[in-house]
Amino acid sequence: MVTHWQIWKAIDKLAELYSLSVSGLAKQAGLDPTTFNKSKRVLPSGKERWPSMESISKILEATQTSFEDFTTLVTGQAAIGKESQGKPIPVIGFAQAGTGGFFGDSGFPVGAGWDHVSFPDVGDDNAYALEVSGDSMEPFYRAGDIIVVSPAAEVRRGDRVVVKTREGEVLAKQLTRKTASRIELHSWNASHPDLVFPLEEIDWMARIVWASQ
Amino acid sequence: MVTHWQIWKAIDKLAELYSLSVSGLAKQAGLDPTTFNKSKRVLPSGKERWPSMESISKILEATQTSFEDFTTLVTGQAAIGKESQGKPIPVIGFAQAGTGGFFGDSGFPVGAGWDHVSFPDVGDDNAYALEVSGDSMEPFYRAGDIIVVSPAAEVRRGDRVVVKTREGEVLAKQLTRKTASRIELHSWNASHPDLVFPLEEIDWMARIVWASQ
DNA sequence: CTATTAAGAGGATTAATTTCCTGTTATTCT
DNA sequence: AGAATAACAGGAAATTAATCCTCTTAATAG
Repeated sequence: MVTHWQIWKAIDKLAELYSLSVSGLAKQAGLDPTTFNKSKRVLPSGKERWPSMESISKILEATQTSFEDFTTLVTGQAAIGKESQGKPIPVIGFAQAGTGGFFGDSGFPVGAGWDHVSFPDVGDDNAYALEVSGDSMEPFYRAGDIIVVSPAAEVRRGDRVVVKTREGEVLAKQLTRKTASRIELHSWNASHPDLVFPLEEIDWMARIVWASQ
Repeated sequence: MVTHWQIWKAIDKLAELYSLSVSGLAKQAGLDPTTFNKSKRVLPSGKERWPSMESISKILEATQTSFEDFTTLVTGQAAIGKESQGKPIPVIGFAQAGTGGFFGDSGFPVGAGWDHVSFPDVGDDNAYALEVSGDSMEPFYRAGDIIVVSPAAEVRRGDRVVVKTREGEVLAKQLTRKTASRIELHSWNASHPDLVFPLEEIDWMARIVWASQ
């Protein structure tokens, strides 16, 4: 929760941190100097006036302040959650991914054989990358493309997903439908048919979150 | 720093956390159900619309979410948006990119108006990101997707590119052919025709190197 | 001390966000 | 399968935030 005064006090504190008045801060942010006037924070009617997120964005940009640091000013305490660092995530080729020993039962990367590439945190410690080979995923993904997969991301219809079958195949397709008993996958490539699998034939399915082009 | 789409994604995430749609979240917060419609996040003019801090306050109140937790949703999004490895790169909406003043003569981002997000080094100090709106780039890119563009990357046939015309239009297409006098671009969407431009009608063309999914 | 500039009060105007509204599509319930 | 309800697109109207403006007070420079 956040109150009207907490936001305005945070703006005041931000100005102070940079040795500015609030009209100076507004000017530096490209806003009118009177935008943050104290006299405009509560209207004659008693209604509290709240700045827009755009104005907040502009003052953070002008002072090179992160949103977490602004939160510290708002709440007066350190923002929770450490700043995630970009970290190495495992990468392997699609051609290898289907063979044994690279994925645990729930679709997380295990074992040796994985290379690592650096990628910013996608909010999932188990994220990994796959390198595309062959033409079965054209025109979306072509040989040499890297896709980043997040097992933790929620999967919905229309999403592009990686699916591992019980037979050991690893596929990238678009999920067109998921019912209680089966999934339907659209192949982007007319040379390859659309697929339907009963859920019991699927080991796991995970959403693709980034792709190189 | 905080970007337009980070705020909107955080609102989407908050709804998801409470098993709500964004119209359900708005209603629960005492706002109009259409307040957070995706169709209202970018205006027809290309202007990005930002919610007020009052609306943010109301949704946090309605879900008993702290401002720190909201900050985690804002910053703990997909890799883009984290201050991590790699450097901040400029990001702007496609809808705005075509209007004046955002690109220099050679296709490098210039001027005010750009937000910044962090992305691993793509080997190009002038790399930037564009946020997709509308449906003209489907099925490859959908509204809300982020694409990362590298002016320094070599462009070859078959690559996905961003092109700026002399008329001021910014397009993402696939380069099918480049001759000494013209380029041919394939539209992935049958509702939009393939295009041919004489080179003199093109300000610049740059390769897309990453895309969120 | 005086002149100049910055800050800020507060009203009017403009621009932006939210609400209201109609309609279509999707989802849920029976 | 059909009915009811929710979600959401998107335009118009209402409300709210920012800008423009005039003026007074405070701070700074000379």
